[in-house]
Formats: sequence, structure tokens, C-alpha cells
Amino acid sequence: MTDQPVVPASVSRPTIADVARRAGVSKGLVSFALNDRPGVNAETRQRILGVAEEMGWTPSVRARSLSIDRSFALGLVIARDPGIVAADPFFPTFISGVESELSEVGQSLVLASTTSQRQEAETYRQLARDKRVDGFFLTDLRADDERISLLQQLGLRAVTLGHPDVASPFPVVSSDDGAGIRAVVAHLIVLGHTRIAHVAGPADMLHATHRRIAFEEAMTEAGLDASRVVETDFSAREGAEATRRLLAVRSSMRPTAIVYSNDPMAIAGIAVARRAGLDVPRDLSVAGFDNTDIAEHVYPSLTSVATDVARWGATAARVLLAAVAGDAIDGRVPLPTRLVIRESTAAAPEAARTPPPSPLQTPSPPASPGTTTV
Amino acid sequence: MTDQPVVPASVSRPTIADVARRAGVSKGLVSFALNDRPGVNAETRQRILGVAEEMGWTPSVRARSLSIDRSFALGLVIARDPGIVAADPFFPTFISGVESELSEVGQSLVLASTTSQRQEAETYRQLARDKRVDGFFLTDLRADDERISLLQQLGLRAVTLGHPDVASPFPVVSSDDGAGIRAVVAHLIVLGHTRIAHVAGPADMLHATHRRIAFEEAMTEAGLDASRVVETDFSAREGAEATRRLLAVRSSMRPTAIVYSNDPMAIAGIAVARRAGLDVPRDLSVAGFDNTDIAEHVYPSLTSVATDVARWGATAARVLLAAVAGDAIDGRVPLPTRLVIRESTAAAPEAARTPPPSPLQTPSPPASPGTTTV
DNA sequence: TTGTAAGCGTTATCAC
DNA sequence: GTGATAACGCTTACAA
Repeated sequence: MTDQPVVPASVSRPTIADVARRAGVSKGLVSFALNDRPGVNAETRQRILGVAEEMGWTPSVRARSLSIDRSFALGLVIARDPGIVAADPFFPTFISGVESELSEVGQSLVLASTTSQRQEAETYRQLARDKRVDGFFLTDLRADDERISLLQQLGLRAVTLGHPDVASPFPVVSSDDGAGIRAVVAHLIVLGHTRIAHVAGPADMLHATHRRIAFEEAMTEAGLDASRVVETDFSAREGAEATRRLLAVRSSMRPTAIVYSNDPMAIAGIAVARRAGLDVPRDLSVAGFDNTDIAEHVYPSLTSVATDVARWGATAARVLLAAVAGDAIDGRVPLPTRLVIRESTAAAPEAARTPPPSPLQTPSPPASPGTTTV
Repeated sequence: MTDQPVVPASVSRPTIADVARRAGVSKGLVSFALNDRPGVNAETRQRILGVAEEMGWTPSVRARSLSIDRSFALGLVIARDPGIVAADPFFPTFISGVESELSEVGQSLVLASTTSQRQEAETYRQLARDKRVDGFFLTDLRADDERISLLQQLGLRAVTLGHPDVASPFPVVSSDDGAGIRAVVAHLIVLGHTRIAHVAGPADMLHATHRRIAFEEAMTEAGLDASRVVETDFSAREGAEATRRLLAVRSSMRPTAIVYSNDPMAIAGIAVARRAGLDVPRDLSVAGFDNTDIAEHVYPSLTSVATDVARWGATAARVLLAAVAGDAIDGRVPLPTRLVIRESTAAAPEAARTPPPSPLQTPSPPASPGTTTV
């Protein structure tokens, strides 16, 4: 009676042992009841649940983690240059989509951000070694992406955003960027443009390459020259630089429309055109990608391809959660994109309106499936 | 010999017990040696360290967490509207600064994002209940911010970005936004502007209010009318709307310069001015805040106040880590801002160049301390 | 159906 | 100084 510590001042929250004592059963049984597993008498379970509820019991994630070797957290490693990631609304939007799902199930998101690629691999390794997460979101897929095999050998789950170009055991969630690009090109062709250029993202980023390929295919199918392509790092700076290069040819060769791989570059492109004395859209049509919030509010307002990034995040989270739980669901159909037409695209200048040289296919196909044209 | 399980196939990583066995000492001693605590014979410690190293031992964050009740992780809850957070480069930049510090010490960042304020409190509660983090970064401080007392009563550590307007036990890291605004206003006054307006952020966000107050003070001190202020939610949409309202007066009353509380709104403002037939900067000067990457690449390029957000993040991380460790260091001096002058600000239109009515103070003070004018 | 006890990998306590 | 032993809170064989 003297050694026995006074009943803990109810200051620390109840553990499974407290519930067991109060319910007059063993810890093990409480655990079974709480995780509603078979083998517990129905009314005993009810009683246990009642007591737990009444005591305000809530599981200790830490203890559970240690015991069943799961983190109840998902990881996202961002490896872009900080300046570029800041200008791109992708991640905040994606994350809010992810969060909407994770918060539902009481899991959390561990975020890491690195600059160099060497640091990147080290970051994955460290997060894996410390078992901070159960799986990763693989964004910004690269050509021959070594993260696939890295995560595989680390024994971690993952979901890739888009289809890798290497064998991958991970489920995929994708966005139909290609349809978006095709819709833009079709739109421009309808407007009479024939000299259309593309300012692409980094060649080693798969989604940038997909957009570029979609551009080239759409142009080629329409019987147009698909060679006006400049690669960039996705930054506004390089978008501007690319535009300068594209415009620095004699006017009869100059593109009358430029399709950019993201909005910041398109906006920078408009500025370059204006400085060069060109009016947008009279002399040059410009289209962006992602339909950033600001696209609607620049002058001229920007035609852009809208992607539902938040939904992409939510879907990716569901798929990854399922993968971690052992269920192999896939991201099924690619998420649709939608072309939003605004002021920055208009009819090609009269002078440039030469009829396109005998199209190989249907001249201007209707909006590609998966893309609604507005 | 039969019951004894074969030595584990070295597949699972070594625990402290493995190290102890191999070194021929007890677990406890190994723990002491590893955390270099007094009470371990020097050469015994060396031996233990050697064995640990050789076996590739690495601590289990989970086990350590359970045992000493720490998470080795810091939390950031973002409660802005997704659209607005996406347009604002603040968070990605801030996070990269935070990460640069956390990765050094093997800690990680848990990110949560919510929409409504009710969800917000619940998110803090949940993260605290699950002990997912040891402390929080409190960004976007609000008037009478209830998070201060919430975290206090939850017994968590925190660092606030900027000074709260309520009593707070938490260390502070701040940015000298006021100096930045004063520098912009001084710059405009030197250019001959007298009718200067301000497009502010939400009144309940402390940093938005600080900028607004700095604007009003700078104007008043210069003997100018400080009443041209419109409040917004920081979105480009409301920035555009605010601009329309400011310009919808007869031209003799119309502002000749507008200071925006962020860059997206300034860019939207330029678009509105152009639609209204005004030339920027000939008829209207425009300045932004934060010096977003794209500021340099719009047309006309945007004068803006640069803040070193990444450094802010790194400093906040250091301060918070110290607070969690029990050391009470503070963010000392506010981080400096820097005015970056570009094309969007120029001399006031001749017609508007009435000499300012007898300034109360020195007419155009030199750049405020803490702000370098470029 | 229920209870017991052994992990999970640390750190903390307290004899020796 | 050193080294068992008991937490930390939960899961999960294995007994009863």
C-alpha cells in the first residue's frame, strides 16, 4: 500500500493497459477489440470500446510504429531548384490534394527538399533508414530514373506520377498532358497558324518530354514543321531566353505562335515579344500550361491547359495508401486536362496565312479525347 | 544449441543489443557510449564505438522516440486557400530554407495543409496528440492568433514568423517588411509621386497589416494622403479588382503609383491598368513585394521588395530546434529586405507633379535602415 | 474466448 | 565505472 504509486494524476493520457484494467480484461484483448479483430466476444468488445471511449483513449502512433514496423506517414522529396519550384504552383497544389486524403486517415506527409541529385538519393536513403515513411510519391520522373530501383531495393512502396521509362513495380497515376498539348496545337491550327514553336522543359524530365513529343506528333500529323523546339529548365528566365532565340529569325520564318510547357515561361515570353515590338496576340499567339491562377490576370490573359493537380495529388495519395496496405490498385485512366482559351491566342497574321501543305491526316482534328476545349 | 536461433541473417539492421553482445558489454553501456555521456571508461567507449561503426549500427528513430518522448520532426501547418498558396512562392522557398537546416541534423519536416480555420486547429491538435512533431513553425500570424494559446496549452514548442499581437512564450524570427515598404514609398516620392495607393493583404494577417501600417506611416510622414488603401486576400483576382477600384476616379484624383503587398497582385494590377488605357510606368508606377522570380520577366519588369525567405526559413529552423532542445535563443535582428528597382516605376506624369504639401519631416528620407536600395 | 508474455529498440534507474 | 532490469505503449504468438 505504501510502495504502490498513487493512481497517476490522469495527466498523461490513458494507455491500453489503463483501459484493460478498467475493463477488467487483459491488454492483449483490448488490442484485439480496438483493432476489431475476430475472436473477441461481442459484448466484451462493446464493453472495452465503451471504456476506451469513456477514458478518451487514443492510440500511440509511436508505439504502434515500433511494434508493427509502419510509419503511418508518406514522403515527398522535391529535388528541383528552389527558384523554379517556387515559381511553379505544382507542388503546393499537389500537396493540398495529398493532404485532403491523408488527413482523413490520420496519416501525415513528410516533406524533404534537396537541390542536387546526389543529395536527393541520400535523402531517400535517410528517410528510409530512419523509417520515417511507408512510401514515397515519385514526382518529376526522369529519363532512366534511378529512384525506381533505389526505392525498390530499399523495400519501400511508391507511386509514380506518370509512367516511368524503365521497368517499375510501382502503381502509376498520370495526367493526360499529351491531350492538352494536342488540344492547344489543334486550336492554333484552326486559327490559321502554321509556324508554331514549342518551348519545352528539361529533356530529362519525362513529363516535359511527353509534352514535347505530343507537340511534335500533333504538328507532324497536321503536316507542319515540328522542328521549332527549344529546351529550357522550366524557369521564366530560360523561357524568356528561348523566346528571344525563336523570334530572332527573319519575319517570314518567325513563328506566329508559341506553345510553352508552363505558364511562367509563357508570361516571360509575352514580355520578350512585346520588347521585340510584337503585339500579342496580333503578331504572336502564346499558350501556357497548367493554367496558373495568374494566367487569367496578365495582359493579355493567357490561354493555357488546365490540369487538375489537386485531384492528381488526392488520387496519388489513395493509390499509395493502398499500395502500402498491400492492395495493388492502379491510377486507372489518366486525369483529363482542359484547354482554357483566353486573349493570348488569336488568328494568325494575314501575311503568314499560307494554307498548310496538304495535311497527311485530318487537317484539324477535334479536341483530343480527355481534353475538353472551352 | 538447437533452440538458439541461428544468428539472424544480418538482413535486419543491427540493434544496440547486437552491438553490446559483440562488444561484450551491456545494452545500457552501449547507449551511454553512443550518446557520449560521462561514466564510460575511455577505451571501453572507443571499443564500443568501433564495433557500432563496424556493424553499421544506426539508431532507431522510432525506438528512441518512444523512449524519450521526442519526435525529431518539426511541423508546418499551412492554412491558406490552395489557390493563393500556389501563386505565392513563399512556402516552397521557406521550406527549402527549413530543410537545409533540418537535413543537417537528421530531423524531418511534417507538412499539413488545411483550408478552413476549424480544420486548422484540429490539425494542430491531431499532430500534437499523435506526437508527430516536437514543435511548429507558426506562419501567417493573425490578429489575436488563437494558435499561440492552443500550442501553449498543448505543451508544444514553436517559433513565430513575426511578432504576435498577443502575449507569446515563443521565440520570434522576423523580416523587416516595414523597411521594405518605406523604401518603396521613398523611391516613389523621389520620382515625384504624391498620389500613391496601397493594395494590402488581409487585415487579419499580421504581416499584411504591418506592411499597410508602414505604408501609411511613410505617407503621413511625407505629408501625403495615406488613405488610398484597398484590402484584398492576396490573390491576383482581388489585386486586379482593387486596382480597378483605385483607378475608377477622375484623373486628377487617380493614383500615379500603386504599392502592392505581393507580386502576383502587382502583375494583375499592371494588366488592369493597361486595359484601362494607361501605360505603365508612364501613367502609373507599380511596385510589388517579395521579388518573385517572374518579376524580372514580365513587361514592364516589376520593381519589387526582395525578402530572403529561404534564409528566413533556415533561421526559423535553427531557432525552433534550439527551443525544442530547451535553449531559448531568439531570432535577434529582423532579416533585411532589399528594394529592387526595375521598369515598372518611373517619374510621375508631369500633370501630377504638384510639389508635395510642406512635408512634416525630411521630405525624402534615405533608404530605411535594414533595406538596401539597388 | 481470454490471459500471459515476449518482442520492437531505446533510454533511465539503481544496484553492484 | 559497470551492467542488469525496467520502462515506453503497442502487437502478437502461445497458453489456458
